[in-house]
Amino acid sequence: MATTIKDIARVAGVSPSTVSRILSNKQTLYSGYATETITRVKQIAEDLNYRKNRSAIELVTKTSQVLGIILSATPTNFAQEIISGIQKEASLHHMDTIIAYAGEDDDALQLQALKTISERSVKGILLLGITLSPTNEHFLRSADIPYIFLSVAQSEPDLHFIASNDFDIGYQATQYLINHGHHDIAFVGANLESCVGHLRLDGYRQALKEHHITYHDDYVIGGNWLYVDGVHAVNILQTQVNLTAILAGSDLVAAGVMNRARQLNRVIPSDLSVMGIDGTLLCDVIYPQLTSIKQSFYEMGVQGTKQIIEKTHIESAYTSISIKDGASVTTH
Amino acid sequence: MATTIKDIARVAGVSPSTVSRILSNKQTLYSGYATETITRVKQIAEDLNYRKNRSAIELVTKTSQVLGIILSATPTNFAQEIISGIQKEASLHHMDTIIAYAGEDDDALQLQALKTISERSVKGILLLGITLSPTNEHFLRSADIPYIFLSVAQSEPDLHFIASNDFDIGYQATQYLINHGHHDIAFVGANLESCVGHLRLDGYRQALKEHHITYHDDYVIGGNWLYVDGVHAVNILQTQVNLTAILAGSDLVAAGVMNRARQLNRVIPSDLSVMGIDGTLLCDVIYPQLTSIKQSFYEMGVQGTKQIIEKTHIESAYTSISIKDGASVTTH
DNA sequence: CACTTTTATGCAAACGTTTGCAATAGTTAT
DNA sequence: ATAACTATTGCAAACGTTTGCATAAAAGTG
Repeated sequence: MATTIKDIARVAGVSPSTVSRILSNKQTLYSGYATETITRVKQIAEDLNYRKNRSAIELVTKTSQVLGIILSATPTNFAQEIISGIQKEASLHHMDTIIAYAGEDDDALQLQALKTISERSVKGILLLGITLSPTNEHFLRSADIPYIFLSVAQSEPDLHFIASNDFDIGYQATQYLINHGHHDIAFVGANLESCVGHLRLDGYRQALKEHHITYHDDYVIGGNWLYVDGVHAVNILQTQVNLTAILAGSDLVAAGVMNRARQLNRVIPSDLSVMGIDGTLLCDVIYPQLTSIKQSFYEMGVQGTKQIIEKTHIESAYTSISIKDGASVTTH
Repeated sequence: MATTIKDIARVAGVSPSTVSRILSNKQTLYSGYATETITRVKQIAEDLNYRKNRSAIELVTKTSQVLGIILSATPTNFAQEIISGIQKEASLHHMDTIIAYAGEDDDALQLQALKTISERSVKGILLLGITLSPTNEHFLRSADIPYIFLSVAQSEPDLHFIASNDFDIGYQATQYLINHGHHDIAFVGANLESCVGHLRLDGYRQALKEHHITYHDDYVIGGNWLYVDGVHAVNILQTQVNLTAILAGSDLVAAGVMNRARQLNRVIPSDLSVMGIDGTLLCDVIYPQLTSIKQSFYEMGVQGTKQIIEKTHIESAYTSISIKDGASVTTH
């Protein structure tokens, strides 16, 4: 029913190949087509409401202008930033993106997403905030499509990634608090079963160690990066009278900490300093503004996309982190 | 290079059609294939690492399992909720989604996105928070693909949408504030050039009118739904000594209002009541918790997707709104 | 004028599937 | 034993493009 290249050819009185070449601006061996033909064909194409059939094109050319993105089911605010970066870079190269959602830790859903993406002839796959199960890891490798992980570092050396150095994040945040005179610092809300959480905790411990502060088990309370985890942590930490600062696993956790602390009549930052991680927009929106370790999410998207598109050797890299100053930390 | 159905056929010693039918679980006229054949073919497919070629399938079947989503460039927090709804419903029907970003008010980008989507044989198009220019509107219609607008109502009767009733939002929010004893109520941060902003303003005015409160031009300050618009509005409204409540165009605006008001030593809600619109997660995260008009974003996504997939007659609908209670409004 | 070169276009194969229609070989019923 | 099924499989066309090669006409060149 829809107009095809042949329809145009018939109306214009030329061959399909002519139409094809004109419509995709391809010059033939010597020069090109007669300008008259070109304008006529283009005009007819427009009149007939012609739309390219991407499936046909992809079938014959065996390539596509599509990037696959695989996301963990819950698209957090920072995933959004990464996607923005991807989009920006992709559109620069006239590429489309297709997005598939994998569950948080659901192998079957992960595989589903991988299949979905790999069945379309995508130019590459960007995996956001995901760690694959061994089986799925194997599936990804055998698909023979360039891929890169974003935002979470991978341990296998051939699984390249662009992410922040999470050890550094924990280390620098803690260092910052110590430099502001804090000594009793809690670390809360991170998912300690995850690689990311583990690394950040390691960084935290290292910073303490370098300043000869004894690590205190009671000061570490796990969670899952959520608002409620911050609330929960404060509830538990109520009894810790010496505590002067809390390092939250994410900005969201920090918000929970701040609100719960306020309910308990603690003033921030004079009674309690709070520091977040991520440096999302949330920092500016809550009160007092949150001091946080800012990650370069947008940059991760851009860099990852670049690596895929430019087909240079794909390799792992850490993006920079920086301190985003707010008003939630004070000198003690 | 990649394995095709023919490769499998050769190895298995059967015809490509057999492989095709087995791999897509299609039964033939009478019963099916021999179980032995079925298991053998499936095994070989797996061994050979076979991946379907979607382009080929879409070409021959002339349909696809793909939904197109067109987004305004800045994916706000609520767009995320809508997308979640779409994803949920889509995956229920084993459909994929492809996302294209159109600029905020950039006709060329809009067209680009429309082309991108319509060239792939998508089952339908979901347009999020977008109003098309007349030309692009025409392009969309002529593509002959089912479409539906989400989250922003359209005036043309054949452009079906699922959205909140924005007049109602303005009306009910204002009503709520009036019922809480407020009389001098500002309306700030909405984009008054947009249809949505206009409707909400109308609702606001209607509520005032019904309670015989004179509409006050100085109480309305436009913006673009952003945090800074809230800050800006409070700066201007400083001089209005009678003001006891502010209705913000969005939750983000409300956050700006609250923070700026606090800087000016106003206590919320005792000195100033603030109400938001959208009912996003932000409401729970900021302090005090924000009272807001909650929109059913997730539901919009689900409903829109359902309409497209189930191919029933597509029609416009309003989703429900409700009051999300916080602590930012007090009785005056 | 007889060539060579240039310009403008067409032919036909190929991409990897799906699917309507046949076809073959057993099996039953008459 | 013949007809009538039934179960299992294969043939070949079609989907809408792209693209290497061929061709025909026109324009230069000596």
